[in-house]
Amino acid sequence: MSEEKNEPLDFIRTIVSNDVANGCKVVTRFPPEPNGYLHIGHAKAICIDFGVAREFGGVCHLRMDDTNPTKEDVEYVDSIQDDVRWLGFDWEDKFFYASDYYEKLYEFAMEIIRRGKAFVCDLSADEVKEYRGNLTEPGKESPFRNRSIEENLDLFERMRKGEFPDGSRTLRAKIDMAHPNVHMRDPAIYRIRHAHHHRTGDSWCIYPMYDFAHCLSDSIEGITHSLCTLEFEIHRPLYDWFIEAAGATPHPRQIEFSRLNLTYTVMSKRRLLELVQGKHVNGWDDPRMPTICGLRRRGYTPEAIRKFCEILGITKTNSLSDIALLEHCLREDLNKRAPRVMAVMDPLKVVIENYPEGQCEELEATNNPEDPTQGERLVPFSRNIYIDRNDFMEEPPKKFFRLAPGAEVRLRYGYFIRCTEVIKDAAGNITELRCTYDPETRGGSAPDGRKVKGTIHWVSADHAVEAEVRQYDRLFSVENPGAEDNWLDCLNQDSLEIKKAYLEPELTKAVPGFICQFERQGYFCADKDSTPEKLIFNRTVALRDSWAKTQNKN
RNA sequence: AACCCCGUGGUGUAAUGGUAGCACAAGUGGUUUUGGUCCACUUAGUCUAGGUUCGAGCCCUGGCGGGGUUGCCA
Repeated sequence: MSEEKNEPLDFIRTIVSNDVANGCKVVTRFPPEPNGYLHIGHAKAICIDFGVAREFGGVCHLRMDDTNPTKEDVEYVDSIQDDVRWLGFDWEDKFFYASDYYEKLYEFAMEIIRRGKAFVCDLSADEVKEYRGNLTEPGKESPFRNRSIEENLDLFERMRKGEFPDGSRTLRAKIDMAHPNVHMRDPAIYRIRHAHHHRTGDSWCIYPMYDFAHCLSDSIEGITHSLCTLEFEIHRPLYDWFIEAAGATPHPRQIEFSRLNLTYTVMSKRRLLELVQGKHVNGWDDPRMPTICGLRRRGYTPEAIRKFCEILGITKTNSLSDIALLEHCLREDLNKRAPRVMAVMDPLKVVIENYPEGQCEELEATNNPEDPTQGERLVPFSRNIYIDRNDFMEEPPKKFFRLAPGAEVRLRYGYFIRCTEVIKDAAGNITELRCTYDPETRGGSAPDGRKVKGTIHWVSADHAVEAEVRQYDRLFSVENPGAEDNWLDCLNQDSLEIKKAYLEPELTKAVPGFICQFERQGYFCADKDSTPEKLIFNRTVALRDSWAKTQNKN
């Protein structure tokens, strides 16, 4: 039952809700073809398929739509299950393959032939294409269209036995060669493929087409609502035709919604594959990829992705969603849960001249100001520290609240320091800062009540651990690369910047997948290849930066 | 070109014949030991022309615009 009474329902939930009110028990399904990795567009579909089922007290099946042995592979079957599970959904024992139904589908085909609604056609693929006509002109009927039922039955059985070579014959539906919907012009039901199937091996040499196998698989599983994306809308009349022609029950209802498109990325399997094969990214789980495994490696959480899909809503409108919304959902989630630590990416050495040489103290730092239950930790402080280079300006503009000659700032959870001297090399580059600290300001507040406007992060140079940090930016430099002819030319050449960083020693303990906030910078996730000896962090998403914004305006 | 689908602020959506609302983005201010978070405020919308109606974003007709479809892929 839909729990939020006053929340408006999307059009699909409205339909399902009415059906439930009429006594319908909801069964949906997520039916990927195991020929590639899932991406965030699939996540939307998964959230809809599993979400609708759960909300209305039903179940959602996970079914591998494996009807084309030449394109599919077990490699993908596992990754698909991992990704759906990681997203937080459970199919219980309802895990199926379309190939489970090959025998039943064959029987359905025989039934359609017996009803005189299908025939074996000897036309070649090219001939079929010629006979089909085009969008404005009707097609013409195959010369084999009027074979007797007996002959069709015989031929189809012999197709199954392997008596004919690939492509020599097909089983076709007998519908209407003049139909304005070209999918209704006697579409193929079975084709001959002497190919090894990843599950059925060599037991079949004929394989059912999607339109036929999909609707009947839905019926076999008792699917009530077959939810899919808009490009299948025009297939629906054929979907309904097959169910009727085969005499299959129940008759699932197909409802279509628009796919997810995201700014600054591409979503089609073909393009994603091209990015991987062309080495424009480092594999399917490259953190810049919109694949589920890529997002996971980057540090995205299932909660953030689900929230995003929820906010998106469901419509039939073609749309291009702003990736900023996804990032908003991510930050909102991570802000609540990610512990804070300090890390310096572009180090500038600071020597605190009045701090005793060799002394070290442990300063108490809050792990997450948004969540007191995360407690505190101790951060070592010493005479030599690193700060971020862009937290210092020799000639600061107005409203620059960070460190500058003569200026005072607070070191986060540390002391107030004041810059007394700027040291440069022969080329004029700043190599080091000399500062003094106020011993009275330990922890970050002054007993005399004086305020500082700026607080900057730091690490003790004597205690810091090194790490490789991979800073990711959007993969493409244009909003809708998929719309460009030369979409690969739109790749953002600076989508990955690798840096050496200095971190609090605490981070040595970070295990792969650990997500934290580097204060004032962003959320970072320990990469799967990270080890205590060689720490690697991926930048999941940067913090919002209103200072950068005001600067860009000038 | 034929058929099908879709047009609401910049973006994603709500309003199911009765006050066009929400979120993101953008902007302004406040709070702040993260220039983060949080809070307040501002900007900005029904593709178009008719029709039905007391009343139309919603219903009808035409136009315009966008998408999908012409695999023995899914």
